[in-house]
Amino acid sequence: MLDDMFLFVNFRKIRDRKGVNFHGVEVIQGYTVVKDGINKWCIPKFGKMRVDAVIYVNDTLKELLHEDQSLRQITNAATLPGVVKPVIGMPDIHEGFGLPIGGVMAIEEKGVISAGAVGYDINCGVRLLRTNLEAEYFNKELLYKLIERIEYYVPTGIGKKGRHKGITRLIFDDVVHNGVEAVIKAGFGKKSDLNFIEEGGKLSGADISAVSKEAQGRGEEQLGTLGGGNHFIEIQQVDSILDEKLAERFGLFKGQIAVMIHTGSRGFGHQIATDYTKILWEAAKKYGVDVPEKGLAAAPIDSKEGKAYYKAMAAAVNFAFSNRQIIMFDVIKAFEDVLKKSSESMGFQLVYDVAHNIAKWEEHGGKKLLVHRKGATRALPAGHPQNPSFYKESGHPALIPGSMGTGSYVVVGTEKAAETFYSVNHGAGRRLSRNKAKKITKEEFEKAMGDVIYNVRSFKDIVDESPLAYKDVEEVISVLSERGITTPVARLIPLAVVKGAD
DNA sequence: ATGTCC
Repeated sequence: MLDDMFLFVNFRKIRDRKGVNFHGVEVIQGYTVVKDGINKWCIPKFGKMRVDAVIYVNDTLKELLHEDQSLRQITNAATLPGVVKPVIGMPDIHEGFGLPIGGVMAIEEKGVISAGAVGYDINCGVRLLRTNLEAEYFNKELLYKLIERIEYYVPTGIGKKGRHKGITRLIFDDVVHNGVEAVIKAGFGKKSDLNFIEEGGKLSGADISAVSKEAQGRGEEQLGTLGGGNHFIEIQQVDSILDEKLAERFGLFKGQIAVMIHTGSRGFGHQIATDYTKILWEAAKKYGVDVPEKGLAAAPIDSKEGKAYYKAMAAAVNFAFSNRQIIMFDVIKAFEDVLKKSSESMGFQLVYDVAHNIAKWEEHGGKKLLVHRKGATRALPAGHPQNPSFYKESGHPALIPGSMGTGSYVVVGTEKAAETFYSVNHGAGRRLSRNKAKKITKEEFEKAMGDVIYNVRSFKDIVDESPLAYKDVEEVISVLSERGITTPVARLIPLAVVKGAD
């Protein structure tokens, strides 16, 4: 179908010469973009592009593409060796380093691997916990107590070290090689939690010998810390159930208290990404890979440098899953302290944990592909063999957080998601760059936050995380659901949020 | 995102 686009574009040129406007073709940032059905637009390959690029947007979100360089970035990615069609931009797409945030790039075995196409925060991701607690009993006083206690247990903000650094230093090697199982053995959570984490909490192939001493030093002491920026711990209320059957399977009900944790691999992954962007940039020259911009620095998957990046990336992936596991343990402890109830009696249960910055080997259309997802979440449909056993029949929950003042969603991928390599968006997506967002006033910020409680003392530390700096999450969610790629299951709204500002 | 420029 996408191959037909060439004919279509040529046809359009002919029509244009005759002065006839053709609905469904636009020029954005110098790229000809052709409509390809509901909420899907295609940039047919041209020049050095090996494959088409596609973006999933509605008319409103499409307008935002005029404001950044994300189309240049997905078309650049489409020039890399081994890339499989199409390179994809999700509805929350915005400019990043190399590949845009909201980008999916699948590469065949003889192609290249790119650190910039995974991102600086390797295995940044989201974890959702459910409870049997009813939100109606959570007044402001209680919520303040809870976020205060959560902050007591979970260090937040840039450069913070973990409260458990004594233990984590000792198990660090085990953690990077074996993932969450290692932290569970050390007492953080229960064995069955592994059934509710993407990849069972462990991406195989990790090797600490591929990680610089500098990265190791930063990582050892940072397990169990939240970080800053868009990372958060949120006490949420299930606001609406959008699919009864799936919600029941996921243990979600209207009015329920849930907790969402959004964080990644901290300084550990950041250092690995920094190290390997440099290494892969040099390697690209050595192997003659034509890399269009430094952020897409890439080397053959098979090369020494490519293999080393995968080993180091997997180490950071395992670190981040484990980081969220320890934070979950500490959050539950905070609830136990404040509510004076046991975790069991509050019904705490991990719903799922998804990565949204990762490269993984997967099978698509009978081919083994290295799927780079950067600000994109895997969403396997019902019946897909890669689902964890508990969610085999339903498809696993894909978690999509909104901004700090707005709703978050639980969705499931459908069979139609095969066209995105079973990927969906990862959030609302930035609308304003951090610099532009600094211009938001305190009044505007507070109005946008409404009744949501938050921990931050200094407005200027958090202003760039304002809901106003993000796209409308409802709009973003509707793009893929209207196309039939996702089934929305539940909408959650924030009651109180812990952010990582000092 | 990030010991936000060794």
